[in-house]
Amino acid sequence: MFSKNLVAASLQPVVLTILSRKEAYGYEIMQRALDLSDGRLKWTAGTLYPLMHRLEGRGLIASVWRPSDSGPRRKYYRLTTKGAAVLEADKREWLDFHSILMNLWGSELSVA
Amino acid sequence: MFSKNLVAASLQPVVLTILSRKEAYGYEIMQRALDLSDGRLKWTAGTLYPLMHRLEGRGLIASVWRPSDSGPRRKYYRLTTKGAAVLEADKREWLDFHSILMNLWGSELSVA
DNA sequence: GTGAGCTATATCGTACGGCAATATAGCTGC
DNA sequence: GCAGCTATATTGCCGTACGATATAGCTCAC
Repeated sequence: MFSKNLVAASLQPVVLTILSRKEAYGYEIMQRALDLSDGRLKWTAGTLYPLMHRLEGRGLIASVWRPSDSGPRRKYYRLTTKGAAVLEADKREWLDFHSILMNLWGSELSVA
Repeated sequence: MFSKNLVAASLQPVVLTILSRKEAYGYEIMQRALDLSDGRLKWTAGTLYPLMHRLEGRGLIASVWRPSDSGPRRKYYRLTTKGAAVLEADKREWLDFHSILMNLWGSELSVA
């Protein structure tokens, strides 16, 4: 599992990226993250749902309720135009930061 | 400037990396981070000093007071054996996480 | 000699966010 | 009926970045 801080830094970009592919509901997003990361991005409901509410409050995503034919109803989220722009900014920020770290660690990277 | 979450995720590895080169005092570490990042890692005293205390409390760094011939005395920090091990783990964690993100973003990376 | 400005460390208060725990509810299979 | 999965929501605790504030030594200008 990843450290709390790293999780915090990556939650928003990962969720926005998943939604940039196609709309999805909360529980589905958790499973997708789990799949896409070989089981290492294991979020809980107490992490995900408040995050979705914050993202919606900031206008980065929008939601609609839809019934399910095999269980409780689902709240589907889609990426807004603003959300897509923020995702691009997040990517750039991550890559910028990563290049600083790579520059710092340089050839010392003995990590196999 | 980088987001609060990204700063939180990177503070410990960056400080430990700086100290892995040679011992340094708090104020110096702030300046080194600023230099090493082309001015983008701009930490404040309210961020750095509590962090140094936490790292020392966890046994990752150790400190000694030394007088300065040109100003107030300085508290010099050095990396402990435990700190060096944690730094290696942090690096691995960062690289692991980065590879997940790169896999997620794949060829979509239009970020110039 | 005093006051501005840099060096150097420390702490308090606020705001935010991850996450465990808890609650609710629909569906399936035993 | 009850265990277990699906699906969403909220509360409470803890950790932490960071602005604000305090303290103090040094240097240089006036």
